[in-house]
Formats: sequence, structure tokens, C-alpha cells
Amino acid sequence: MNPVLPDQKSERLSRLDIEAIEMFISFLKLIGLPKSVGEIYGLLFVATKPLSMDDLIDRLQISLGAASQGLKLLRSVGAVKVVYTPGERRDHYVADLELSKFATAFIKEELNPRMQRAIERIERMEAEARGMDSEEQKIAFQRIERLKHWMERGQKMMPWILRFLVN
Amino acid sequence: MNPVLPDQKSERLSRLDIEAIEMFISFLKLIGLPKSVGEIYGLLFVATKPLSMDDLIDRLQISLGAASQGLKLLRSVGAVKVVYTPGERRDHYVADLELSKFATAFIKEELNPRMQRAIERIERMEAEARGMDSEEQKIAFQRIERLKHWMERGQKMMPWILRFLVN
DNA sequence: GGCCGCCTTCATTTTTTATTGAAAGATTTG
DNA sequence: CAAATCTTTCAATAAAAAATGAAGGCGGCC
Repeated sequence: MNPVLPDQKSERLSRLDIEAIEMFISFLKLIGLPKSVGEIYGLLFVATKPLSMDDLIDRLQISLGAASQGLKLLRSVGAVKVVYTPGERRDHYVADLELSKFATAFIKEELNPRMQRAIERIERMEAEARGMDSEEQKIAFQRIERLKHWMERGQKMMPWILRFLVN
Repeated sequence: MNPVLPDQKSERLSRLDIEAIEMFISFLKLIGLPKSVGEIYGLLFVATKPLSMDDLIDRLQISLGAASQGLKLLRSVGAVKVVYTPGERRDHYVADLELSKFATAFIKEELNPRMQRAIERIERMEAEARGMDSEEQKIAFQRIERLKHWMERGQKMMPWILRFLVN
């Protein structure tokens, strides 16, 4: 914004860092993750050695809370690992380079639960449709059939995608 | 919230409608679409005849603007069609039941552009890495290689997914 | 046990995103 | 072609999501 004040971030981050960070912000936003998570993972992805939470706070200029919560999330999906550095008091973190971690977490945490609920919903919809008069009932069942078809399709596709991802 | 006032929505919407609406809100949110779009598509999906914008506003209790913009978006991805009803002044809308429309729109509008930008980014990253000292350079190229690998994997997967979706 | 450094949590604030509705723009009708 | 009806746009508002940082917890060390 202000051209007089130097951009703090660019002093602490190399151009390579920034490219990586922007890239991960963009992709992780796609699966609903906040900017701060993309920043943290992006920096760890190109870091040549483990970074402490303090390093992340300093270099990314993010808050303590954002760093802590972002790391928590990233660890929970297996995208970041803790490295115990001997003689170091604070924890250090490295990126797991296996990007499929994000995809599988997304599938497990977002997609699958929704599909499960959708299947239950479809059952309730069928029950509702049975009580309609035959003209509307016919249309309703047609639509519900469509939904079931897509659910099945999704459930067939999923294992295939997962297999493709993990190796 | 207030148990004294009856929920307006539930008076105008059948249980079947509500199941469908909730289901589409949930799935469309996954690909970044606002609630109002899920509501509109959900209702149109189970509607037994074409609905006007006014119908949508009344039954979903959403604003004129939300209805207009939501329909615009849904038409733009091909998920909703205009039906010209003879003798009717206002436009009427029906859902295209081909749910793949959402997936293909997401791929075309969100995923592909990001991948394109990512490829450009990776080139810049390689240029940056060439200027590093050999110790760090080695690590950097390793990571960049990882990124390239995933981009290629994604680009190989995409046509397959698209083919799977369209039929 | 008491102190210190590090990490997590969460109420508050900020930022981002979605919704609203009035005004302007089309389109049809008589 | 004027009036009426319907639709789009967009500035203002509301709602949702993310970031902040102070308070408190945990664990190691003296």
C-alpha cells in the first residue's frame, strides 16, 4: 500500500519463498483453507531446514495464534511434521512433501461426511415422495434417481482417485 | 430462533424441498458457491414445473438481488435453463439435472487457471534456484521437482475425470 | 516447588464474502 | 410510445470467516 514503508515480508522472504507461498495460498484456498495456512505450508515447503513457530511468525509476519492454529491443522492432516532438534528448546517443523495429504484430508473430512449425510437425506426424500400424488411422484422419483446415480458415481470414483493419489 | 413466530420458509417449502435445498447448499458450498445459489438450485432441482424469479423470492425468502445473481451464475455454468412459457410475461427457470455441470465449471474456472499460473510460477522458481549456492540449490531443485511432478499428475488426471463426468 | 519459556486457546477485532433493496435498464403491452 | 412489468446492477449493510494477542496451561529445569 504505502510505497514509503518497505514491505516487511519481502525483506525476510526470498523471491523463491514468495512464489511458493503464493502458490500454496492459492491452491489451499481452493479446498477451503485460510491464507495463513497456505503461507505456513508454502514457506515450510521451500525451507532448507526446520523452522520454529517463532521463525514463521517473524518471517511471515503472522500472529502467534495464526501460527499455532495453522500448524495444528497442518499436523492434523499430516502435511507438517515436528522435528525434535537436540539442544533446542522449541519445536521445529518441516513440510511433508507428499501433497496428496491435502487431497486425502479434503476427501475424508469434507467430501465423505457430506456424501454420508446425502445418502441419508435421499432415503428421507424417497419416503416423502411416496406420499405424493402419482403425477408429482413420478417426477420426484426421477430426480431422486438422478441424485442416487451421482452418489454412486462419486463413491465409485473415490477409491480410484485415492489410489491415484497415494502412489 | 423465535419459536413463537412460525418459520416462514417451512410453510412454503415441503420437506422434500428442504432436504434437496440443504443438500445442495452443502455440496455447492464445497466448491465455493454461496448459500443462496444452493437454495435456488436445490429448489429448482425438485420443482415439478418451471419457477419464476418471484416464485424463488417468495418461497426461499431471499432478496431480489440474490435471486437475480444466483440465477445468473447458475445459467452461466449451464446448471439452470430459461424456459419460455407461452402467455407468461416473466421468465421461468428449470434445473439442468446434469450435476457434472458444477464439477466441470469448477475445473474450468478455478482449477485450470490456478494450474496455469502455477506452471509459470515454477519456471520463475527454477530461475531463482539457479542463483543459489550448491548446497541449497540441490534442496530447492528437489522441491521444485516435486511440484512439477504433482502438476503433471494433475494434468494427466484431469481429462480422465472430465471424461468420467460428462458421460 | 517455583520460575521460565513455549504453546494453545479463545474472546475480541479485522477482513472478507454474501445479501439486500433502491435505482436504473430492458422488455412487453395496450 | 407511454405505462407497466420484470430484470439487472451496485452501493450499503449484514453475516461469516480469519487473524489477533492476552490469559492460561504445560513441561522442563534449577
